[in-house]
Amino acid sequence: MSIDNKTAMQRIVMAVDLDYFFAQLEEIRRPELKQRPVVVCVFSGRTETSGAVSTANYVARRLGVKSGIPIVLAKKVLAGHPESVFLPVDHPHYDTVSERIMQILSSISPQFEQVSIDEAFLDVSSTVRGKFDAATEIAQKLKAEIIQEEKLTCSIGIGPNKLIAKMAADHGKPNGLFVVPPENVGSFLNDQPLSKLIGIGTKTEKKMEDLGIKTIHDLSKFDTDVLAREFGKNLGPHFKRIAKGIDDDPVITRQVEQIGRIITLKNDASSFSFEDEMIPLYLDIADRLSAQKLKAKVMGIIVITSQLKIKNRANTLDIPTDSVDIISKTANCLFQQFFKNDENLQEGKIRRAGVKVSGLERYGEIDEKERGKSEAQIRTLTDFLQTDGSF
DNA sequence: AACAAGGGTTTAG
DNA sequence: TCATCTAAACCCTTGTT
Repeated sequence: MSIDNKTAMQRIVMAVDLDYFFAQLEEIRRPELKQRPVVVCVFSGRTETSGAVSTANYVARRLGVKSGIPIVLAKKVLAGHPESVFLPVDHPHYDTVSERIMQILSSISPQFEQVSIDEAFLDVSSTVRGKFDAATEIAQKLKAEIIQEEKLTCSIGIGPNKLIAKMAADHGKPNGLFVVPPENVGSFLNDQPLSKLIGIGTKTEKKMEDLGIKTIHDLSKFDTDVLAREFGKNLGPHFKRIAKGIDDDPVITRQVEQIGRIITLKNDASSFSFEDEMIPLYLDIADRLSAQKLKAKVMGIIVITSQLKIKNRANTLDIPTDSVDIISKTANCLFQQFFKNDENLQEGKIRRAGVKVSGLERYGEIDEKERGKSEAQIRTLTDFLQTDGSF
């Protein structure tokens, strides 16, 4: 009997999540806010209070303020707390600090994946040679370093894959460090409600409940075919796998696939009367494309009705572009078409509008699809020359 | 049958 | 008038090759 010395090392993934990031940054700017409810808001500019809550500190959260609720509602909830502060988002500042922290994180392991402005995964398997204790030590040092450098607390989860690491980080929030070694995955999952599984939101949870799936354990035992029928051939089986704690998704630096901007219009529109309001969006998208050395092949518009129904219209260009001129002409054309022939207008007016580009290509790099197309074109030409082309 | 494009849904932070 | 903004993954339908 030979010992298999090629046995894969135990994968160890770390999820790092900065606690109530925007609100914590505001607390650092003004430490006297720490004891008071802090609500960071996206004001739409329509009225004094229209808009939504981006993030709130835990003082405000304990009183019932949650991400995404209307600002007006948050004000009602905090009516009895005149010491509350409502601040507008300051993205440039948040971006700057985020960048510095991501720098620290990416120095821990080359296998680094930034998921959002305040979240990242690290695969430390080889760094710690599969030892969870060593990974835990790294996490402790990391937390200390982030406090040292930026005065910020974060929550770290450690697990055998991204899913478990992320759920562990959530579990320890705020200022947590929670470790789930492989042998504890089962009990860790079974102790939690279905809604804590990453990727299962309110709609999916409700649908599962209707199917009689009430716990993560129920889901892990449920008929795969029924899941595939109800949630799709990929998503259904995926849900079952994550309920068992199985997740092979690698920690990889992802590349940007779409760039978009959307705004709330000054007034609801029933015709394309907001061309001027779109100009800054076009400029911004063009800027962001060229800053990342990207060109886009697909140009799209997004329209949100006064009933908050989302509509998309898009078309594909012959040649990828980063030109403001082409972006604005194409988008304006799509808006015109939308208002011209869409009976959707009967559903109501337009509240918000935006632009989105995708089908992104880096300069000098031939996209796989394009390469395929060129080859097909060459073959066609060759065939032509060999048959009809010869005489 | 395989693939592209367009449009919708859900999730997450 | 309660209701932001960005981005990804997936699903479905329709039309081409």
